[in-house]
Amino acid sequence: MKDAGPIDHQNCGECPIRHRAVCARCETDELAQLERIKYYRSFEAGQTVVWSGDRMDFVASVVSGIATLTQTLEDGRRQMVGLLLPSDFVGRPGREIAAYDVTATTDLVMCCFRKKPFEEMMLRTPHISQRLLEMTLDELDAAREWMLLLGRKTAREKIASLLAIVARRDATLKLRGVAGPLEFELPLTREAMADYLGLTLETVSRQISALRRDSVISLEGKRRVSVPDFGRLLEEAGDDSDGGYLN
Amino acid sequence: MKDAGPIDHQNCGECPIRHRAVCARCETDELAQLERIKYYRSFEAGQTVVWSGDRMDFVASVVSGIATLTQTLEDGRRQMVGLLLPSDFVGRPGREIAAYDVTATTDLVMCCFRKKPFEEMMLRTPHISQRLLEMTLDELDAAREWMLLLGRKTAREKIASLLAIVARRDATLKLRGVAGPLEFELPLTREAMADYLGLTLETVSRQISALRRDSVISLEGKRRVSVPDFGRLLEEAGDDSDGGYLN
DNA sequence: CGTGCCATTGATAGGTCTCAAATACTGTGG
DNA sequence: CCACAGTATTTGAGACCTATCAATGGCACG
Repeated sequence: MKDAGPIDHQNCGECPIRHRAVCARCETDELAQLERIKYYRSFEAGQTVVWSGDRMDFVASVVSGIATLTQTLEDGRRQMVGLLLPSDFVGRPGREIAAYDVTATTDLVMCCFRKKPFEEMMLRTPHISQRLLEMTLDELDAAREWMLLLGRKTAREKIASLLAIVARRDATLKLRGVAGPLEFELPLTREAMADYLGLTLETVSRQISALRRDSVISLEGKRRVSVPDFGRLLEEAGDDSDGGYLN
Repeated sequence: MKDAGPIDHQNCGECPIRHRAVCARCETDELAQLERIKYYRSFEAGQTVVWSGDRMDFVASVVSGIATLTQTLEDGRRQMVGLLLPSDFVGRPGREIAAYDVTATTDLVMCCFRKKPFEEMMLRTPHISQRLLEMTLDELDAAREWMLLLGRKTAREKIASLLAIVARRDATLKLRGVAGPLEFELPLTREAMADYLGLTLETVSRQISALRRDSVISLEGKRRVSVPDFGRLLEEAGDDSDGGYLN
């Protein structure tokens, strides 16, 4: 397990997350300032980015790959509390110590900003704090949606909800509607799904098998899922019929 | 159930939440601007402030009392996703439609700002967006703490956690440490506790009885709780020994 | 062709929910 | 001040869902 280390400097103008990340609203001169305090780091799937309780002297954007935030109880019970996709922000300005474990679940590239300069820049660059506020409010909404799932949904509904979210995001990326059959890759292991959903991995496995038996989904290999009828999946998820248009 | 209606105009300088609310960092002239777009509303315990899906043309600070944010599944299952105490902020700048039900669980006074002018003021008043960002990040941390509770804690641990949080907040308000015996009022019904914790009210009742049997707490009436040994309560909550110093 | 990780499946135990009834409390009107 | 109605809370019995413990299967990689 080695840190893949810093990679070559890259121009913000060509950055794939340029229009969605914390820098989305920045002007050219503001980007130039950011470029002076940024550096890239890469991680391999499975590596830990930071441990909860460790000092963290940067904040960062996910450029590519998937990372997770998890919390752990003394006896080892774990709960994922955030799923970080490209353009999502990691770290809290004003906080020295990481509050969560951050782990790369796939190969991961992050655009890191040295914290001190970033904080100073925030004070004089409303474009950054405005965008960060917007992103944080979105995350809060997502967290609250997740609280409903954790507190009130059955195991079957939890699985269906997770599949619906991944399917929807995948359809968005591919610029296709959610009508008609969908097919996508599940970027999480059964264990990670369990940590996300507040279940055991055995229950996750059983419910996926059940959804397959009932023809709500079908699998090719362990990770590739296809959904013949997205409306059916949403019903199984137990949400309102609109299925969370707020995201 | 009547809306107690607007109350007399009040000076921001004398406001009890002046130093903790969204206006905390505002200068005198900024307060003057806020005063022009604010109005007070009072609600009686049990009243609904807004329904999820309704148009919401204001944002607000809780001045006194307690309100809750809840989400509901089609079949009626409910999950509380936020507990709003004095100084907490309600509503999302940039959003027209309320995403959650907001309910007064005690008599409640809110300081409301007309949304449009508030949004415009945010654009030219960094003190407001900075403070709002900070508050939103705090809420996100609290939501994630709650996700751990909902996903991984037992019923007994959930109850103990809730009691610990209320006890800690009460001790803070009274400017006393958490050493020695604590006594406080529970501002929630069993049903509201159940909605908060992702349990049924019967399970809440049983676990409170169990904690009493085991001398972790004692009750006077239904709502007044005393905790002889706070450390013991924290152990029951299953948290790290520090018990969430981050809040 | 092992080795190790990930996933599936089975049997059983245990925790929480559901349904039901009794009890305590609050506020109201006589 | 008391009786009553309505709400909140407690307690019980049983069912159901998910966790736990255990074994097996499948796939990638050396």
